[in-house]
Amino acid sequence: MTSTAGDIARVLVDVGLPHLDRPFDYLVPESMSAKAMPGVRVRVRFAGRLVDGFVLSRESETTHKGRLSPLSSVVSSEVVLRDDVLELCRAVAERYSSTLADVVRFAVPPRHARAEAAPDVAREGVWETPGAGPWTDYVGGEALLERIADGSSCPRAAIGMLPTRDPFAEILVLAQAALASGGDVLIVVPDARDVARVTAAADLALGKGIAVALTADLGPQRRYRAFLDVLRGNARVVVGTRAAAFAPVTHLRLMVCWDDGDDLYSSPQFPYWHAREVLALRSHLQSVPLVLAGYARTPEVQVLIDSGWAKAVLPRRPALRSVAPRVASSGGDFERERDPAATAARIPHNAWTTAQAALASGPVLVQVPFAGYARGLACGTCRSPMRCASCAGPLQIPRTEQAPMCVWCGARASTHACSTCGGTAVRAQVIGSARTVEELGRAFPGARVIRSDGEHVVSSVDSAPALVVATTGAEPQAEGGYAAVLLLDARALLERPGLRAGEEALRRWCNAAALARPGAPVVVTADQAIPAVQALMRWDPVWFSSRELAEREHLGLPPAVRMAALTGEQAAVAEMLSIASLPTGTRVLGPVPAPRREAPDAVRALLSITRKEGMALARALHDAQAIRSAHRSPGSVEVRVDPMEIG
DNA sequence: ATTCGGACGGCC
DNA sequence: GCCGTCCGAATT
Repeated sequence: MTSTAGDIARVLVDVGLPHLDRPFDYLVPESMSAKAMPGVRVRVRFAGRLVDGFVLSRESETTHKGRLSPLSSVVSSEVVLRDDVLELCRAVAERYSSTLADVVRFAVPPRHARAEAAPDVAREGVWETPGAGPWTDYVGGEALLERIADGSSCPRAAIGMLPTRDPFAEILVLAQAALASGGDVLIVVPDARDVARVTAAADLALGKGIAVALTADLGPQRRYRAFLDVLRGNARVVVGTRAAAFAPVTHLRLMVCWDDGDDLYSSPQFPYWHAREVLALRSHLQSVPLVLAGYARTPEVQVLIDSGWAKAVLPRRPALRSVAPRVASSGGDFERERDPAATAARIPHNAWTTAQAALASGPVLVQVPFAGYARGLACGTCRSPMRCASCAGPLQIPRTEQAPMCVWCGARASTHACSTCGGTAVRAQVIGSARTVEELGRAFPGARVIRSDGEHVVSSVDSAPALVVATTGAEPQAEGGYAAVLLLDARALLERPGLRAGEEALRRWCNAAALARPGAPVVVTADQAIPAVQALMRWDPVWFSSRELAEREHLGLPPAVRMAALTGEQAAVAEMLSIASLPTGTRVLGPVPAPRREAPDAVRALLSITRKEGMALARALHDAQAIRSAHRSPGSVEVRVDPMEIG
């Protein structure tokens, strides 16, 4: 029996109440003393009922004046909450105005006893420091590889990947450098399909079975088993979806986030953390190299570059010129009348001829936006989204009103002139792509048509000619690359309401166009005067993200500022705002009636402040929640830091 | 005198 | 959140 472990355990109790966001002390019965070590899961009595918790530390004294209860039981002696992960969870909780317990739930999956009993399978290998290989084609690529290999510095890079090549094979060269230096690697990707792609690529590049997949959709037993493999150091390369950002990788020496603009990185449950932000915090706290890689660049990554926190790694011009797809736009004018077949498909003439020619040599990817309807308002003349004159928020016509009203600040826009063309007409933004998809078959008689969407996602197709119709994000890989890519209804993607429409459109187009063969034709059905279209045509996502961030700075919008949304009953939100000691400089928009889907009587206020003061704002809101919760104030207010869509 | 309920404080 | 306790009001 180690006498250094005191007979008191400081326990993180699994209660999500803001005013109980602190550890509680329990007596450790002699019989549990050996097992109740820091990081293990325990059960304790709290407020009269049994709840889960984690031992944070062992103490010999308590500051609590009352009587201590004993631990009820130690669930398992497995140390599932490691110190470094705990530290990360604390930082995430603080960043998102959450309690520690609410974050730890994501970091430690539910226990599965049988998985715990299964024997360990260690994944071992010996790796040599790789040659620079593909990284000679990137400015800063070789330097990044060297810094990862040397194992003592902490590079942070935002990589604009070369299209039409194999991005995961290239990233795995970086992984190999980390492995060779004795470190372990964490790769986070948007979905399970990407996890499968990366683990398959890792089998080839690093050895079969080296990579361990860590995703929620494995089911409880296999998920917990994979978690234990990571925890026990049996995994040198961990590949997972968003929650893997918390994975307790043993000797973590490299973290990679692929395509951070994908909204799957945003947790749908409170506190709505984003995997990129979790990884960035982790890199910062624990000095672990971080690579943010993709084709497009988000404004959030642009902030990291501009602040000097991360360094840009971009294709050398000759390399880019030799592989980039040739992008043509088919602008505002649809040349339908010229061609009956194209008319039937409602696709522009040049898209049709491009596809027709390419079908002779291989598969053609046809990307269509998700079918559905968007409810924003657009200019009736030039179709650009309408924005509020005072705060740049999106406009809508509420059910009870006649005139358009700002969704953010509530200002009424009775006389509105479009900021782009000066037009005064208003139209609803409507997206409807299903019909286009149906009619494609008629435009290309005899062609093999493969669909990949929602329920039926096809992961890859062979190199034989076929029309591959895919919704954005569901594009299959094509063996040898696509002979051509059509980006249909591109305008519809751009006209979606909300801040991120342009950025999101460019990201989706780049991801589809990157699947083409080197130099293959790509046709985008949108006007080339539109910045996102220009960025695609020149394959210059950096120009676009800089421009986008500059605009957000100008308008005072995220990620140039930190924002938090408060949603709830009118009285509750009002109380919140009156209790909270908001840091000076906080800008308050609203409260105004909350967007649909919230409760009908709910209101929303948007708070913004400089990024530097973001933590202070989050803390102030957490404290205000604690006061409301302790006072048992009526109603509830949801605090959401970095709201995804504020429109 | 006895029972019920709702408000409130504490939760180790 | 939930439990327990304490108080006042309603019930016998």
